[in-house]
Amino acid sequence: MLDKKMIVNDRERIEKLLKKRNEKYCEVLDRFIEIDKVRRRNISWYEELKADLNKNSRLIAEAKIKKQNVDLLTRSSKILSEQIKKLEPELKKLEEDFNSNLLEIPNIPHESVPDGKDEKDNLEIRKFGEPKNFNFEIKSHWELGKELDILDFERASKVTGARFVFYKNFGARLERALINFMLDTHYQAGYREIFPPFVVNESSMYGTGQLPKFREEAFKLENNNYFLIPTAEVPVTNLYRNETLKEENLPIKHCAYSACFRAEAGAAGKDTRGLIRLHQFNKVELVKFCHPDKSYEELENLTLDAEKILQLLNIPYRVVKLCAGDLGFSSAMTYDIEVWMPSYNRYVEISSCSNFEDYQARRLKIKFKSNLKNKNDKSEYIHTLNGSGLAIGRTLAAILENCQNSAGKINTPDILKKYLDL
RNA sequence: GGAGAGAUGGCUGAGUGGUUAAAAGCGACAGUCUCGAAAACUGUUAUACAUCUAAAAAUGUAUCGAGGGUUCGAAUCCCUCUCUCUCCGCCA
Repeated sequence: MLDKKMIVNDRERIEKLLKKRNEKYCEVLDRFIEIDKVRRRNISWYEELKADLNKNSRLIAEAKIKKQNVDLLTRSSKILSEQIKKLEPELKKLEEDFNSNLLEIPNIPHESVPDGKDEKDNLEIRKFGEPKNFNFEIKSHWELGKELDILDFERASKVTGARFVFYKNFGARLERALINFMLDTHYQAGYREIFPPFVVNESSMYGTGQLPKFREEAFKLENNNYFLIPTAEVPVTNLYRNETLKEENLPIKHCAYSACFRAEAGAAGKDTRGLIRLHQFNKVELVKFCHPDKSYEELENLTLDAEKILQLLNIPYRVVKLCAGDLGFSSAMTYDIEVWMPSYNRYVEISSCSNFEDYQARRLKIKFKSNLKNKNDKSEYIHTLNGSGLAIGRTLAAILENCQNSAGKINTPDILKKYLDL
């Protein structure tokens, strides 16, 4: 959520930057300004009436003490009160429109974000390793998974449905090894580990922006207002919702493993095979809360921390900077880490590292100040960042494919051996 | 799942229909004193929105867990919901 005052006062700049994302946001912006005008006018009327009513009530109180007659005052108050009640639903509706409109305005891209429409315009920043030349016919990870009896999609669709998987034997152990390896690595880099609930309430989903826009992508529990989390970002970022943090504790860095659940009904037909697009997958997430002056520096570090995993596994990848058109709704700047996937013969997204600046924080009401007990000290919104560090399933797929040998077996990366040796 | 108790400012905690944004205490901040500190004393001490401003100030409105209702007027009365605590049951 953007600062409403900034939108009104600095409209031209905002419009120009939003246009970089998509022309359609001009309309959204126009509508917002229009609603805001009407809204303010109504607030003024309402508050004037309220002020009169409050004054009358005070007069009645005084008159009663003096034992004077209050009929006249009561009558005029009654009229005021009726007028106010008439105005209330109108104002409420306006306020709702205003807020939902505000939520439809995406974050403004950072000035360094390249122009562009979609992923084709993303900017390659750096590369690690080179795609390996195999001197034999390579297999996809789902073929390897079946042959080695470590991934079972058929039975998963019997037991649950399409786009679920059973990891078995070495596959299950490798998945678990990767989770531990990533958490350990990030812990050493100073991330404090969180094991969050995998189920959150509606407010949390609004807080990080999954609602209201992306309702159809979430799994909702039937017997109450809880949702399965689509990413650990949701519970971990909401950890500090409605809180003011101490400046000296910044940056707060968390890493968290969670299972992630995504309905993504619209994505049917895309990446239908293998581990790339499932309704349930595992992920280790990195989340940072930091001082506004430091957030871009922290974004660089966060991306490097995520990259380190692939470096240690020695799997080729590249980092791209998303162009304005491909940028996520709440993000001001995003680096995607894309891992080399031999069966696709291209790079596949495995992590998305974003700086949301104060866009999430404003919605979540997360602020900071230097001294929590000093009331003269003004609080400010913090900046939030997050990135996958990494998606486990896709990492496992990348290992299977990049580390396969001519015998159809897997040469497990050395760094994982201590997690797999009994 | 059953029974009960509760939710008030940074914290503790008063307040059961009327000048109550809310007593008191603690804390924090500023000042006096001091070479400095402590103590003591004095003062200050929420947020959001709107109006008006270049800005501040000022004024108004809202906020006592959330949402509705009664009333001229609600922290206070009524209803619904959420959460916390205690006891019991059930579990991992």
